[in-house]
Amino acid sequence: MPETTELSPQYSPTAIEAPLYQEWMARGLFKPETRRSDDPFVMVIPPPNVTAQLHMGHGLNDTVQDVIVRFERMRGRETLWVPGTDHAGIATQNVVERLIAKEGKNRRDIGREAFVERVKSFVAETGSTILEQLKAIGCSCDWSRTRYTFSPEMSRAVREVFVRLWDEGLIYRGHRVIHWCSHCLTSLSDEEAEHTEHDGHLYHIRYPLEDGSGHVTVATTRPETLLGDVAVAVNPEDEPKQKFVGKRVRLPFNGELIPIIADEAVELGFGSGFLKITPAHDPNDFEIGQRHKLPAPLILTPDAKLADLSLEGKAGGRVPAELFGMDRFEARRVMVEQLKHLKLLDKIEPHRNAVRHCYRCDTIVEPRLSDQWFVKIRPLAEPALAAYRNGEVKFIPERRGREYEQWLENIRDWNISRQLWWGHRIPIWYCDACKTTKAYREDPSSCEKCGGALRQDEDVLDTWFSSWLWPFSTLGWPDQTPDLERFYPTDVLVTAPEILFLWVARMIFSGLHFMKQLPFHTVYLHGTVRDTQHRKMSKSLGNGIDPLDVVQLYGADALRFTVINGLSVGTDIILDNTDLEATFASGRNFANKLWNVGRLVLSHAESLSADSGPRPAASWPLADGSKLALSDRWILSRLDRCVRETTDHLERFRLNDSTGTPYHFLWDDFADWYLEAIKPRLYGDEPGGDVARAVAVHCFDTVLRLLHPVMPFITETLFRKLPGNADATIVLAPWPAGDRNDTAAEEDFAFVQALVDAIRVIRADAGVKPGQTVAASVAGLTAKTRASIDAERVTIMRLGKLSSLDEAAASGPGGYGVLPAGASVFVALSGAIDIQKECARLGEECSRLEKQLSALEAKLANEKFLAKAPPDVIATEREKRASWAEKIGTLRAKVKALGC
RNA sequence: GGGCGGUUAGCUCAGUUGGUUAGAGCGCUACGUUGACAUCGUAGAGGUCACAAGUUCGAAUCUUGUACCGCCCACCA
Repeated sequence: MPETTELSPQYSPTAIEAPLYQEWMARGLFKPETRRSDDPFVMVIPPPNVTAQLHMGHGLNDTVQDVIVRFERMRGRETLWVPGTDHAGIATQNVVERLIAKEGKNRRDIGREAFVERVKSFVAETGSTILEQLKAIGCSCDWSRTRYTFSPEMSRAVREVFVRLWDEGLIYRGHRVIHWCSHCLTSLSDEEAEHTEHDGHLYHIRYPLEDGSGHVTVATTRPETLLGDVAVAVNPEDEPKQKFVGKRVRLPFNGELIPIIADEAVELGFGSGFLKITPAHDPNDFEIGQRHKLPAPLILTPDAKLADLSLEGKAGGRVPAELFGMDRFEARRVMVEQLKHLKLLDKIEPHRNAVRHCYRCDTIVEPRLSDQWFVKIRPLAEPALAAYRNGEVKFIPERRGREYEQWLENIRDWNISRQLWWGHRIPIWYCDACKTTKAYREDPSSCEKCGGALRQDEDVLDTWFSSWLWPFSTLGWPDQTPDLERFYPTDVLVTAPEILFLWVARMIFSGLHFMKQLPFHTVYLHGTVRDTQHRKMSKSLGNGIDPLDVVQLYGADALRFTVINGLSVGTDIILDNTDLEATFASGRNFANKLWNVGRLVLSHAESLSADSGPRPAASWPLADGSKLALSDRWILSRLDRCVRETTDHLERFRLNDSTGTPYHFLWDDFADWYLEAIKPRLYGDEPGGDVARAVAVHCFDTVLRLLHPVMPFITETLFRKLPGNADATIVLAPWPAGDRNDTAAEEDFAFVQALVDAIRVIRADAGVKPGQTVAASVAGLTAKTRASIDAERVTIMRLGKLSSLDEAAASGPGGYGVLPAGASVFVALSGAIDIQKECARLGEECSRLEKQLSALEAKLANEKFLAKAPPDVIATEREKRASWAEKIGTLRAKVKALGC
């Protein structure tokens, strides 16, 4: 056998994948410059955190993108998939802080500058790990355009955006209660503080009245904050309580005297009707406090310990010595005990409420009064909302669009300042001399107004304040680069639904605002990877699957196929981390099947080119129909149907169907039927081998292309073994077209299949040994069905393991099968047949059909059905009735003949 | 509290505008060393399509209700 067609008998993915990837890169196949077109297809990767290690979430996300981009590349479009990483402010800072904690230090010991340097060197060491891992699963990114959200270029874009928003009056300093993470020691945006429901308690606490006339009872979930209370409020509509308004109560523990006020924010009918007001530690209370011009004492340190602080410069003495420095939850426990002793605790009710958690460390977020930078969001959100409502941006699945819409309708200003050291420093400088505050594109040396010394804001920007610019900052903005010109806007954004608001929506804001164009027209949001208990795969649960393990064991193609094949639109993907063998069996088995089909086809492909010169163009033997056997016409028609459907599925992002369609074609139609049908021709037992080889090669070549997006490595390997393809690459091979629709051939071959199936069933039921041949007769043929049998006589004989096949009425002992179009088949089984069993089998089938038929006849006798159902439905039902009746007739005749 | 999904074979899921004998993969059973493949082949078992009512000639598919599961949003302490 010539060397070019030689494939190792054993499919071993690890041997082929890595070298192929290197070669693809060396040839620059993933660079848009490799093939220019007028309609580039562009995607930007959701940048993984720079400290990340590849997990199944990436495995899924990046495979989906690769499938899409490879599909578009094969369709002839110039493609660009921009890779990169995110500096991930909080997450990365936490990682490095943990590292230096092992050295017994914290970041303040080291100092800001040194700490930032430390993080930078950490990132320099490990930052490319994840990108290298993406190569192992075959991602066809243009690595020459790799970006990083904290590179100097990105920093310039961030500065530009900040200054522009500042100049437009869309950035302001806000004094309000924000979400504070006492572990990460920073404020968070609304989106970074996630709600979780908790079973908590509602504590009813007595506040004694100043005049000694009794007490009022407040209801709270957070007793420890009472030290920061500045009032008790009742609803003005709450008549019985109006007599308390204007009086004062004395706070337990610190004896502060606070007024009772009336405010309509107090919900009627909730709790005790008395609301304690803690302006510095509750956003509602802050607003009530503002309305009543109350102070706002802070009574918690940044790391959530009781202490006396105040932004108002007042207060002090609110936290008694015995509680000072105590953690908030410990304080709650202690204070509740104390209140019990003091007989100031009326009752504790169970109470379920939602508490916000830090999305990075899961610590319960503390509402905290502070000064932060905000982006005025409505002016940005309105156009983004309009774009959705106009249908300019589409979400898959659609319901995610409704979530997007709902979020935009209720959106609030975006807190963009973080009290971290790792991130883009806020480009605001203060002049203490002339009291100006200004945003600068370039670091200023002195105040441009008075020449005085400047002081830069200490905070850094939210990580998402750089990633929201990703679709254009990666292309060179704010410069008008050729890339920006050519590749913006991008086409499809593929990501997980978790970051719809954090990232996707904001990219739409920034794209519309700074580029005046949507950053992409389609947002594809795939599900989450979960284990068999439907828990999200995570490091902490230890239920993850390392994609690289899977690549090592079964290959990237098997991984990719399994994941994509299991990915229905809008559903999560469930994988069993305890049984990788079973989990990835579908992908591995299919790759193996493909490989072996390849071995068969390719071993004959070489003689094709030897016999017929260069491999025939797609027009042959397709144009010369006269030489095609029925099976050839059938498989070519099936193939083109498969091409059309696969294309359609990919266009509609029905990714599981896009793999399922060629899977079934390759396995069920091509391998199980066609290859078996042509073996006699392939091996020279029958004439027409050249045509069979040509058709087989054409089908195989085509299905390889259809599978290339999902299984890039194996398809490339097999593709190059096709005659004349030694130097070709499937990466840039044209996507096939499928115009043929030979319904006559499909119908005729289906009859052949039904005949073979019937014979096989009879054999299996009678327990005929696989090696033993039997004689079969068919009856009730029409000219058409007779022609079909004649056309594929050899196939039927082979697959039915027949010694003879003639047209005759049934006689003697044997098995009986009913075929479409009034035909029937009889297999003579002298002696071998168990009459009892055969009678039972036929009787069963007969009664099943009779039951169906009587239901159908009732339907056809129904006047209303005849009057209202569409004519084509009625016609179909009548055809069914005729064919079933015919089947029953032949079955009955057989039953009678057998003397059952 | 507001909004939105889901419930189909042991498991994971298809089922596109209501008309099929309700499908696939994995798993399971029986048989099989047939000129590529035992990571395979052939045959097969397995489902009252969550439950109830309704619309319709006809419902897994549409409507309403119930139960359970899940997602998004949320300043009733």
